[in-house]
Amino acid sequence: MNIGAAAERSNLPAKTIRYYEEIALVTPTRAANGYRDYSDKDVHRLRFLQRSRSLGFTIDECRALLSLYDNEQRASADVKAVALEKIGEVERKIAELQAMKKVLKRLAESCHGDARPDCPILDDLAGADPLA
Amino acid sequence: MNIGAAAERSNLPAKTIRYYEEIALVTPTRAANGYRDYSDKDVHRLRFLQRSRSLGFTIDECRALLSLYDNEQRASADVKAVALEKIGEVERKIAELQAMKKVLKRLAESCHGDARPDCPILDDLAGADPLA
DNA sequence: GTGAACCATCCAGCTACGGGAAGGTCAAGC
DNA sequence: GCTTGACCTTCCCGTAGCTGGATGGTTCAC
Repeated sequence: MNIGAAAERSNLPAKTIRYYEEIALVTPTRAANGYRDYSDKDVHRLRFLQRSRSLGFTIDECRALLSLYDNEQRASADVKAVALEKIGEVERKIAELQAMKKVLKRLAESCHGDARPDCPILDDLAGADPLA
Repeated sequence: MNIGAAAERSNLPAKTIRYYEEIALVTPTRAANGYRDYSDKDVHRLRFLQRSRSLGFTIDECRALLSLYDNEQRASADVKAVALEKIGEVERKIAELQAMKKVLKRLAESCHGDARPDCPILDDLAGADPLA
């Protein structure tokens, strides 16, 4: 099948699929006219990538996961370790964002938000001493 | 003061400070020897940038905030609007990460994680139909 | 046969810097 | 006066993961 159909079935833009080929993640055959020809297996890999990426795995991690997927001798513990590591990363990122949100909310609440120029938000941004 | 001292006082790497000059955020004068010479006001702007960036504002948003900071006719409502919009973004990002985390946890918990190859995590990644 | 919809390659750009090379400057110590 | 080391300068490349656009070939329906 052509790239357009593969895009539709994997829910990935054609541009992205070509990029994945460039970095050797999915390598379809070529038809006589030069068009990429995707097998069902290729589409499977594309879906795998779409799903993994949407769960926050980097391209390199997706590569590792695909390699585990291809390896019938894999230990499920190896896959689980990758997932657990990612959970940790996601949790750290959430914590970081929550800290930011907390400060932003405090600042926003302290600002009367009218036509006057005085603003505690700007005061904070300008005045915070990073070494304090 | 030289860039090293400015870096220390703003808690920003010298590389970043040069970059900020390149994109016209902070433009120090030059000493006779060609070295950048930062005034206290420059350092103030650098700190402002450091703080804003750490709260999640993009460079363009920082530029807008600095412009409000410079404008004595500003309305604090404009600053507050920027902050509220950012809070919304941060909240959306947190929600997205929490959704990812939820799925990852479910997958990790479903995987026995031993030496055997069968793995519900890979099954999910491979089998999820993005159009379903 | 012709126009739209598809496909191809290649090049450039995005964010927000960081690394590293090649070389100029300055202050301390001998 | 000379060296040494810590600074400073510019310049160019690389990162992640694509996306947009230019230019041109292919296919299919009408």
